[in-house]
Amino acid sequence: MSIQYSIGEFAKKAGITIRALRYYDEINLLKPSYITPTGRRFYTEDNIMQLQKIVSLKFLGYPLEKIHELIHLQNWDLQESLEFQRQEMIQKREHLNRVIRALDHALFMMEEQNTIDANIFMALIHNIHKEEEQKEWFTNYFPKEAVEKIFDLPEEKYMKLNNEIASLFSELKAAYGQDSESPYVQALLKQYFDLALIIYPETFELMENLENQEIESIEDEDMQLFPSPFSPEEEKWLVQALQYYWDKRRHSNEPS
Amino acid sequence: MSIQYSIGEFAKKAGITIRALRYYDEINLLKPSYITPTGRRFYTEDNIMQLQKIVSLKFLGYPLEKIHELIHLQNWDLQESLEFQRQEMIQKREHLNRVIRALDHALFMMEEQNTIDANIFMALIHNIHKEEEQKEWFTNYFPKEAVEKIFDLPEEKYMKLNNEIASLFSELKAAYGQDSESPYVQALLKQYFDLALIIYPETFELMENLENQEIESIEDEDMQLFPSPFSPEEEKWLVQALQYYWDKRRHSNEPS
DNA sequence: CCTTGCTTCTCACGTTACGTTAGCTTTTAC
DNA sequence: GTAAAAGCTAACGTAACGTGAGAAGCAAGG
Repeated sequence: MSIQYSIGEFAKKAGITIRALRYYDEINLLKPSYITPTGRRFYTEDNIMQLQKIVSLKFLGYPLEKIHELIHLQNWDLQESLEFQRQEMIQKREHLNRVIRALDHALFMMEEQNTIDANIFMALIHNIHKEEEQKEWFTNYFPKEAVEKIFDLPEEKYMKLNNEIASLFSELKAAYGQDSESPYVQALLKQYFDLALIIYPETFELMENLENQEIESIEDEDMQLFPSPFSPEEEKWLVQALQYYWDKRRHSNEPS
Repeated sequence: MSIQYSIGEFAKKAGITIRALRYYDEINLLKPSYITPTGRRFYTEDNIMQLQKIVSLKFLGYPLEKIHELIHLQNWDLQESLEFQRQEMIQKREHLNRVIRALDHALFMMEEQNTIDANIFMALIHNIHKEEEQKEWFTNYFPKEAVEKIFDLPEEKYMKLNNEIASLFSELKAAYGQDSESPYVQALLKQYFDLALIIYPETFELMENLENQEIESIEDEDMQLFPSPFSPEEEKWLVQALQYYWDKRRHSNEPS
């Protein structure tokens, strides 16, 4: 009595491909109501309702196998299932949020400085990628409030800061090979610390504190957490420059 | 000179699986610096930098093939690529937002009424799923401002409304078989229109307007857009009840 | 030198939800 | 009756690895 649809008609009506329907048939998710002796599939109104469920549950992010269970096994705890699914989807969304934020940062940087060093770019992305772990790692060495202060900057400031640091790093990389004690290099370092001071005024105290722990903590297993945008040689050179900057500062501060 | 890592060490250091490294080798994305005559892979610091890039770009959502291009082909238009990627990710996020919203609605409904009719549940999900198309479809028959008014309700109200309608539908389904002109059924219909009136006071004018077009528009091809939570028989019964409600209303309104 | 145990190697199939031919048969339209 | 349209099965392709299976390399101890 009820209307029969060929697979093509049914597919069009349902807004789904023929292949998908055949696949659902194959995995016993949605069997056509009637099959001719020659193997043609015919669908009825009932099938529309069934497909409706399938499509809806698919929209909610369930895999087909789960959908099969949900439809065929009754007395499933729908509420629990939905809550679980919600959590999953929210996690995914949070991941996407971080990805988009990383992209925003990168694009912001590209607008400000139209040239960009690949290594610095990657380090920037990595920082956002591993932000959570980084935050935790930081709290091993810095007081919690300091960490909060840095990471909870308003987004725009954070981006600008990142950008300025990236810019400085670029200049430092370009200056590699120069005398590490040259005024230019030292001025760059000063700029770096000036930035740090704006964000966290007690930077120097922290640094000195850190220096005492450094020797033992450097052996930490996965020290890969902090990918430096500098090559090993550049880093060596940087350490020299830093050392000099450090000594000079101490001199001028305590000229006793 | 530089340190060599076996694949196991390297994997641990990089926070990636051995299988992934072998796969990257296979697709020429990341070749180990050195391979022993017996086939063992050894990685160096250089490889760490390369892997860094790969992982970062993967985080940004690029497929490995694209990453291969981005790394090996130089002079890629990074900015354009990033902007494109950003759009993609934002789209994905918007999809997730709709999914989560649908889940929220469903969960809200489950809390309010602890029992739930599967068909109504599916119809609800479907509505959110196809919200965009539905909105467009609506504007074919209703004035734009009316549509806006309904769809741009504050989220909470929208949810409550959906919930009340679902609840009413449940009761109507349960009443199927009763005389369609019974006071109870008619009262349910009245409740339904009362809800509509709150949202859009000119509901009745719209309906009458619609009735004139109905006959020609009902032949629209994919009328599956609006999945009814009612079975064909139930719908037939509903139409009867509606007709009666309609007539009665007209009588009492124009008792001339 | 042999054994034990750990690491690594190369296939090769499994995963998800279909898309996409290829080659053939059935149905529909004229 | 014939041609075009629609349907069929079978089978491979996709993305990024996970997961064995079975063999081989490698360091240490006896």
